[in-house]
Amino acid sequence: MPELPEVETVRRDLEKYLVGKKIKDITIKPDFLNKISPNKEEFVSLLQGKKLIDVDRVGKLLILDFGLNKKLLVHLKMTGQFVFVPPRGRIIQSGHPVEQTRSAPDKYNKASFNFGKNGVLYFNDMRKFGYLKVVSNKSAEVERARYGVEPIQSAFTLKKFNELLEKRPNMEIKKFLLMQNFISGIGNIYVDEACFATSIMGDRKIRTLSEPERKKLYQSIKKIIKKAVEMRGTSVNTYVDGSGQKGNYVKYLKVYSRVGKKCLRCKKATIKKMKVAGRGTSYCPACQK
DNA sequence: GTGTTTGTTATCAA
DNA sequence: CTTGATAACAAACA
Repeated sequence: MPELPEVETVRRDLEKYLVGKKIKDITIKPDFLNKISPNKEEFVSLLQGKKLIDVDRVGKLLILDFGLNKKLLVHLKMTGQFVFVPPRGRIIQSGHPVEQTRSAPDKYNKASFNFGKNGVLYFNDMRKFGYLKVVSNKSAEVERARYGVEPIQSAFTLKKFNELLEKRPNMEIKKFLLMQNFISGIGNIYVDEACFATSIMGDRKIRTLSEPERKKLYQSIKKIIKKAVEMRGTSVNTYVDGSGQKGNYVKYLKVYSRVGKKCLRCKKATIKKMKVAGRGTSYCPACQK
C-alpha cells in the first residue's frame, strides 16, 4: 500500500515528467465524482490550461501546485495510482528507456489529466478510497499541519523520537507509529518491518520499551524508510510508480507478506499473524519480544 | 456467503 | 483526556 516511500517515488516521478507542463483537459469517470472536490465543473475549470509548478508531499499526501491560490491534494489511500504515459508510450528511467509494464489507463481508471503533446497522467483506483481535492492555500496548510515529522527529515532525531514516545506511554507501539500526527508516512508494511528489525512485538505498550529498544526502533525506522525510498517502494499488491513500474523493496521485506514462511533471522520459527491496532500484523514468535 | 486486505476518520465504551 | 475496539468507505480474492 502506498506509504511514504511509495508516495515519495510517485512525487519524484511526477516532478520529473510533468513540472512545467500544461494541462489541456481533464476527464473524470462518473463513479468517481464524489471523490472530486469541490465538484467536477469547478475542478476542471480551475485546473484546465494551468501549468504544473511544483509537486510536494507530506506524509502520504501529494500536494500539487499549479500557480493558483489553491492547491490540488491527492491521496492514493489503498489502491490509488498515478501513472504517466508519455506520447510514445515509453519512459526514461535512470537514463534508459523502459517499457510500461502496465497498460494505462486500466480497468480502474478514474481520472485523466491530458497534457497534450507531453502525454497523459492517469489516476486509477480500484477501491475508490483515494481523492482529488482542490482546496485554498490556507486549507492546504491546515492539512499539512496535521502531519508529524517524517522519518527521512533531519528533524527526526532520537531526542525527538523519545519526546514523542513520552506523549503516549500507554499506547501500543504499532498503533502509535501508524498515527500520522506524531510521525508521518509509516503504514502497515514498514511498521511491521521496523518492529521485526527491533525484535519487539507491535502490541508492546510504549512504557515497557527499554532505552536500547527505543534507540534500535528509531534507527530501524530511519534505515528501512530510507532504503525503501531508494528502492522506489514496495509492490505487494497494486502499487506502481509514476511510470507504472513496480517498487523493488519487496525483496528486502523480512516479515511482511512472509506469513507461514521460516523466519529469516532465527531460521527456526515460522512467521505468524495477529491483529494489532486493528491491522494484520506479521511477526516472528521467536525473535520478537 | 465469509473473512481478509488497509489508510483514514468517526463513533462508542471504559 | 486517553486508549482500544469497531465500523465505515469499496472491491477483489481465496
